Amino acid sequence: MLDSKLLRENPNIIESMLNRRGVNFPLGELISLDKKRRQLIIELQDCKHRKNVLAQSIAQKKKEAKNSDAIYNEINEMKKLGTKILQLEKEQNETQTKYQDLMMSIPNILHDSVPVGRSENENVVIREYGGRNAKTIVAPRDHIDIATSLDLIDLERAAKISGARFYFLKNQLVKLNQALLNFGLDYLSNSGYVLTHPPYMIRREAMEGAVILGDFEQVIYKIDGEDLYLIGTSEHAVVSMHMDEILEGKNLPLRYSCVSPCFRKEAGAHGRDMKGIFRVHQFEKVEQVIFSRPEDSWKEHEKMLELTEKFYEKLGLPFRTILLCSADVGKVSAKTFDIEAWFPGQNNYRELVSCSNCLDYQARRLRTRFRDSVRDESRFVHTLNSTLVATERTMVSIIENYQTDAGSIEVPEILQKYMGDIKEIKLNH
RNA sequence: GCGGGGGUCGCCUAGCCUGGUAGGGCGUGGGAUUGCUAAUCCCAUGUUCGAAAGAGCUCGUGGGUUCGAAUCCCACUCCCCGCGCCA
Repeated sequence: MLDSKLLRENPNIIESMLNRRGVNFPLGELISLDKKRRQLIIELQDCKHRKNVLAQSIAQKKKEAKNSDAIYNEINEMKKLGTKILQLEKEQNETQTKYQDLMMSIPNILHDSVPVGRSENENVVIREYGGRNAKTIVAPRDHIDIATSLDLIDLERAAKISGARFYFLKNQLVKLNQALLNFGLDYLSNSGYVLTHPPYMIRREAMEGAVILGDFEQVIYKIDGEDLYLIGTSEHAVVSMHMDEILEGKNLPLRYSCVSPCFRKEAGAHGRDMKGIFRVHQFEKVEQVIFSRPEDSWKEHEKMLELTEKFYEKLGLPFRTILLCSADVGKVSAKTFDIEAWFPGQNNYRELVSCSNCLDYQARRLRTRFRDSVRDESRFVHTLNSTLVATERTMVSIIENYQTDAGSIEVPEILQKYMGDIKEIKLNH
């Protein structure tokens, strides 16, 4: 959610953001709703003020046991006022609800450095890393082919019991998955992050803080009959962890690593990446969430990106870092970098990591503030999040980049100690 | 699931029985005093509307009773303790 001051004082900033993102939004309607809302508030306040004056006067007269005529008149006026207030409140509530719904759905402001573009094709590559240089593999096979022939996945039986976009991992792939998670957690823990393992289900109120309402139907699973939603990423749980809190300024930044399964409906991706374990309803991920002071968030953003890039260098995967253009940046984010690995089986770069600075957008929805002892006031924190490693997708990349002519998969060196020093995954291993 | 206890301003707590402006402590900021520190004292310390003066709202949430609700009634919710069930 944006600061309502921006709406009143600088609507042009919002308008230019909407233009850059190419988003249709009834900004004019929102502005007039805001005006109406404030007028009603003033009118209501006047009534309530009168009510308070009367209540006090009645209390005083009762105490002094004065004659009942004057009290009777005042009580009468109170009764009438009550009706009027009820009416005004009803009108005010309606206006407020409409206003709130619109406010909650305005996308975040974009950072100046975000390039303007109309589609993901206009994202900008800012760095490349060669890794194993797997582009040189002759006639690469895709991960489904390789993993199936090595008895590492079972997609048919998963489809039988759960449907499309589910999978069984088998044998060494189960271990590779754990190895990536363990390596990821060690990596962040050694970088000063606090380890967390969040709830997999959270209430609507918390989810609304992290996610735009429109995304609920597209991506989020709901538990039937309960006010609980399956997290689409541990970011949802961890970023809302400090909902309704005022943090100590001296404790910032708070850097959390989080590990959890992620559940996604993928309702908007019909037909895309249907095969294998590249795009699935359930996957594991180590995530990073940072709460920072506003003035530090851009520095933290760069730092987090750098840390994450180094992780993929250690894995030896070929990747490129891209800066998302205005059309591709998610609504809650002000600036997003993606890290895309090279997938020989798809002959393409595909997203592994999304690294975003959300400024105070989520914090405002979640009412997460910090006490600034310098300015003696509470201000909203900035929240940032980034994938460290989404294991299923990363395994696809490892399988395809580390495939050998003999049909086996080499284990990236850094992961070997997490897999009992196995150097290669072969059939029946 | 059953029984009991609880949710009050950043934190802790009083008030609830007996309805009439939510009080105190801690922390934080500012000031006073003092060789320094400490201690002491004073003021401030949520949020909304307002240019300001000022006013409104805020006692877990939502209803109800009442001229008036932190306080009485109902429902819901979350936390704690015990019992039951359970990996």
